[in-house]
Amino acid sequence: MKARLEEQLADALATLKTDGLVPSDVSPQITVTRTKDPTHGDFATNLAMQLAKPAGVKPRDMADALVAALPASESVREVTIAGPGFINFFASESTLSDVVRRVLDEGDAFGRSEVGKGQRIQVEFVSANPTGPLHVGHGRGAALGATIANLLSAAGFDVQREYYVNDAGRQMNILALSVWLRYLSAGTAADFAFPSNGYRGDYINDIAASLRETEGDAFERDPAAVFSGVVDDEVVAADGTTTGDKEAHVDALIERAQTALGDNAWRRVFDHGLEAIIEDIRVDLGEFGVNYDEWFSERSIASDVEQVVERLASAGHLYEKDGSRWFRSTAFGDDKDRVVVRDDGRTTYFASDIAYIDNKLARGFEQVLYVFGADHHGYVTRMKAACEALGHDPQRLEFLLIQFAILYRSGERVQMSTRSGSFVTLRELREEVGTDAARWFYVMRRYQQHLDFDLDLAKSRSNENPVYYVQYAHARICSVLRELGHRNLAFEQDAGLAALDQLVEPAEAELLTLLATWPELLERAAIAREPHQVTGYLRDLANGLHSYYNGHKFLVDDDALRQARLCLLLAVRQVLVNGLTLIDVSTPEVM
RNA sequence: GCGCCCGUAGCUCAGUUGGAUAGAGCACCUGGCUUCGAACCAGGUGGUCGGAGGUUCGAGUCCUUCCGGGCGCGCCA
Repeated sequence: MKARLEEQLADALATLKTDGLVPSDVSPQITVTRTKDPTHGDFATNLAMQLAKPAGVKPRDMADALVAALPASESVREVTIAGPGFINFFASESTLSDVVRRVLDEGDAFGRSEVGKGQRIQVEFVSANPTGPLHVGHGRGAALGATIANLLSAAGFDVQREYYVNDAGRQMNILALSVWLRYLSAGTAADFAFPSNGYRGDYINDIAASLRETEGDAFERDPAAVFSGVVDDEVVAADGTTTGDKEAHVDALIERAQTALGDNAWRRVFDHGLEAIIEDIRVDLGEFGVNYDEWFSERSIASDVEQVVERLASAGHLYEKDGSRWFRSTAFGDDKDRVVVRDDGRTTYFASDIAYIDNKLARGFEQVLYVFGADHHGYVTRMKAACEALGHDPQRLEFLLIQFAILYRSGERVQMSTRSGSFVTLRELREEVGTDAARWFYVMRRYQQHLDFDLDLAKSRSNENPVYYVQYAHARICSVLRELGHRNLAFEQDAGLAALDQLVEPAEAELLTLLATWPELLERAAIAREPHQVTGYLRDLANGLHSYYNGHKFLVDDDALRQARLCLLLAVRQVLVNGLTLIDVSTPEVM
């Protein structure tokens, strides 16, 4: 409809040009938008206002001329000129109600489109270090990433969902050490101080226990030998002074552990810890409705890092300073250059990132989305710089910086401290408020906006909770259909579709317009990567339904009217389902 | 100091490439269930869109600047 109006306006404009009313070199953007106010019709354009100045004519006169040049159309009931020079289009009733037929025909596919043209796009999200369970901060990235992937898929993109597993590096060594030390203490009740920089959560004990189950006491070593002579751990005295070095302490212990166990055994401890945590994360996310096509291992591209570094070197983007090799990212707008190879020859984390970028693009993704926490925004420039230096178009990388979620309970901010061990895990959140509410709340705000997550509100089974409000609309429709059966009445879709012209109430017109808007909204939300537009829309649609419900009977005596209204209800229910499915919120028939 | 994000009703937030009278939820006030589910609906109170300039037919939206808040500015991961 919109596109048709735009074509007709383009024709009208061409006519005015040949008539000499509009200079031929003027070619404004012709846009037709939906109106907010029903008194302005269904669609509007500002074309006359754009043309008025170059043509030297008053906007309203220009509008008159445009309207006169428009062809008659069956789908348009009336065209008016309003305000400073808007042209308003009123859709004919049959055009409005026709959407019901489309919704029922297309079903689950209603709203899906092909604007993505099958373009291959990767969405990488969460990618939390596998050193412990996910916490509530990861939850927002998970919900947003999953929903954005769903939106893109619905908009016709070929989407791949990926989790980047940081299974290399010092943090993983600390994890392996932590597991092994718990394993030791569990086996021998050996008395030694657990390093202050180790991972202390209960889950480490569980992993250690399962390690003992599968490996027996094969990894037992004498703790005294491991600890003897290592740098002292950090100790904070009562007066606040500190002694020792927790970083050096834990690094020394890692070396001792590797020596004591030997490479093979160390590797098995390491992998046991890694796999246990990855599995935990996988299950956790799965229960949250978040699934991946690929769990991509950082280790798997370790051997590519050197090659990528050499490529940068031969392209002239590297230089040596202080024994290290630097990437000249300032040449691409970064505010400082970045080290890629340390003076001891080891590559940096950033070097791995570059190899990963190259790997992604080599896999054929035309567009690559990184869903990052807002604290990562500093990486954006250097990542794009590296992308460009490798000879790729940096526009193919896209970074969504997700602002933090702050939990509130009883009006008080919930403190999340990893150190104190009192942080809230995603699993605990799901158990407390339920998956539906968690998914909804995480995506209901723009991702650029901090999220105040009110635990009490998310939990409440009351009118204050927006999740229930929308689900209730769905359940209500189901309830009407059940009642239909109780009264021994039948639903006849063809009869209803034939009687759609009976839907003339304002509440019905509003619902019809909302239904017709869904495909446009879905497309916009996908292109903008903004799931919150969907929750906002669903709220409006539910509101339209509730309002309709309170004002009108559906199971009326008039057969044609009853069938028509039931068709409308089914169409509304279908779109509620389509929308809620995108954000992975359930659609209960009874509540 | 530099960079990114944010600032809209008492609170939490929408506001579609710049459009018509700035919207919604919560809170507060009023009204609506003998008839398909009141987890609902209808109406009302409430705004210098952080401040000041600028761009234009038109600015919450774009530009400049200032103020306020969050985050980041490692050869860490």
